[in-house]
Amino acid sequence: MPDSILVGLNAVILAVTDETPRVLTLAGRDGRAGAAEPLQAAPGLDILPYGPLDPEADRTLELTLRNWVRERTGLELGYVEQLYTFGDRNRDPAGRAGDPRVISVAYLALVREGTPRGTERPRWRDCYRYLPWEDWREGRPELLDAEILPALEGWAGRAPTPAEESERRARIGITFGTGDFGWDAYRTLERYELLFEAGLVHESRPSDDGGRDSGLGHPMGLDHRRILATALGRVRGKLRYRPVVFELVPERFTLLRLQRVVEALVGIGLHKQNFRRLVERGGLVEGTGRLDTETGGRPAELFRFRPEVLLERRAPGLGIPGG
Amino acid sequence: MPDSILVGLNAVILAVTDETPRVLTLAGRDGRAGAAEPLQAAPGLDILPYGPLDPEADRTLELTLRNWVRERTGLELGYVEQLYTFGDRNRDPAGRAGDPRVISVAYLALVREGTPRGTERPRWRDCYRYLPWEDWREGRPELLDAEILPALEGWAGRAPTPAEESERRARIGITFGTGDFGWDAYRTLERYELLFEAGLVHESRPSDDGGRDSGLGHPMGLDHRRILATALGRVRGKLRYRPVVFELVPERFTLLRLQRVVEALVGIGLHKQNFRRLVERGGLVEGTGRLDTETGGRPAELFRFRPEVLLERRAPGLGIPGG
DNA sequence: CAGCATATGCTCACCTTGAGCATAAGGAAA
DNA sequence: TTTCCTTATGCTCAAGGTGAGCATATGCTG
Repeated sequence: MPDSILVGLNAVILAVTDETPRVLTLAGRDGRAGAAEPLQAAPGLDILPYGPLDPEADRTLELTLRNWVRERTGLELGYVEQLYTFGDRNRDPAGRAGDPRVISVAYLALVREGTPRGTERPRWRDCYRYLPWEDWREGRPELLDAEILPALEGWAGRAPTPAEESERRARIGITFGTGDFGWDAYRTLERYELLFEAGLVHESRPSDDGGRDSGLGHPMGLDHRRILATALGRVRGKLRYRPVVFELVPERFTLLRLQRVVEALVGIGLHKQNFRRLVERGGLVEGTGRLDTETGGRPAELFRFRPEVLLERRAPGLGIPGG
Repeated sequence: MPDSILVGLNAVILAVTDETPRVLTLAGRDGRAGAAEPLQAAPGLDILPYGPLDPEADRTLELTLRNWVRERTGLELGYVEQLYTFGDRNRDPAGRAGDPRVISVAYLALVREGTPRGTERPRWRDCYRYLPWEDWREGRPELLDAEILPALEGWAGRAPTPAEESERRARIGITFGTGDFGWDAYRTLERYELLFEAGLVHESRPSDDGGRDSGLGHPMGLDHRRILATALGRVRGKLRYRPVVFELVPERFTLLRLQRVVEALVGIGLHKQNFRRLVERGGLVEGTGRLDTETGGRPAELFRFRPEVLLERRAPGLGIPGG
């Protein structure tokens, strides 16, 4: 029965404003919404933009995505890359046996933040609203020691066998950085999946009947929080070896602003002088001679991206700690 | 018309024997083959294993893949990761207007080579049969200066505008390493796509009526050579930061053998002593005390993979040149 | 003018990487 | 037995990258 498979596209659209990484969400609907939303999100939960694939329409998947994002939100996407295809059964925690199989090809998109329009209440949300343990800019989040690690420790202790118990502890150590090595910003998905398995997020607690505050972080509909975690990990990794930050800042920017954008996404603070050295000596930017006097201190020079770097260097990214 | 979309899985199954990277191919069929092979490969062209997605069957896409690969080839897959989802129209160079839209979720799998069975003539093929310009182990392939670069230069010269002409030249420089920086082993896909655009591979020459030797390298059916190029690039990248080589070698191996496997995949020769230093000091392997006397020279110690490294180091891969 | 805030320049220790020299230990040839 | 060839293995060194911090510059505010 090939017709019981639905194919659609998901977009994780990221922007950074006010030193906060933001993702574009829609308000989940309350009733079945037909082909445009085949999986049913629990009422009131945020979801990622989703669109069906019209086999007759656009030539490529990416064009399809750009088109319906433009139509439904008014946003013109800049950088777009395919993220992952989610096609397992049980993607909807609230789903039932007869539900159709839904294959979602998820894309990551980076934009300069603008005001979205549309009837589905699109809005920019702080990414860390959904994944609060990922933000280490102010140091280790309290949530970790206060809630996450104790709860995970309990989960490890409930393992059926001693072997599995120590395996769980090892996984906790790697993904949450409690072992010899520290926090690895790129293991976003592994962390979410661990919390999911341990039943610490709303999506993996079927007993939760919609209470928004149960579980860690703010939930999303369907498996969209998993998709978001995948996307965040991907950008974090991508920043290292491709100059994608520049998709997120205006044409002219100060180096500190650029740094703040990177920090917002990676979730850790960076050494200012070294960041400057990296980005300047790496030929990623060039000064414009103009100054920004809004800094509050000594005026900062405004820089712009130097696209020629793409022709000169092999992997022109920002060597961010942990790589 | 959702039922005019077909969803299937493709597997790029890689192994290394005799210092040659190999991919498992099937012989393309001559007639329409129904759901099991919705896209029609040109007769006689090799194709990658393809299986439909049964929405009722396995819980996850990856399990589906493992199962039908086992059933159809007798191979038990080890390491598996999702590669990319190919869903554009015109995936079949020989396709026609009314063809259904086929979405293929492609997976990369690594195995220790075994003998495949099955009715579809599965066989291991040298990856460089299809992408001969990717093998730099014996130095720069002659094919490059003899055929590829002159042909690409011609293509650049035929650009409609001077701007596009210089853009083409820049792309050639980056992907084929003719510029200031050298060969970048990871740009496998970019190179294939450039050759495709330039009409230098069989798949992008509709006029070719099946002559096997027209175009560069050996063709594959549908867009499977593009999928293979994607896979090769992915393994090459993955080797850098994950210990996936060990999926391809027997439990005990000499360091030279390990190096040869890496070299086969990455397509370049490595400095022996440095490779040893990397792999030993990185804690990736441990000596077993046993010796291999088949070396032809001084016997080499047999090593084994040290899985604990996964708990100790952050990104335990092999820092291969170009990263 | 003092004090504050941010920008920007520079140094230094440490580590990694690329490359090569030198020695070890087998087998085969003389 | 000795020599030579082959591969294994150990070690060194220069060059460049990275993490961290000190010092100075330059605006604004009181």
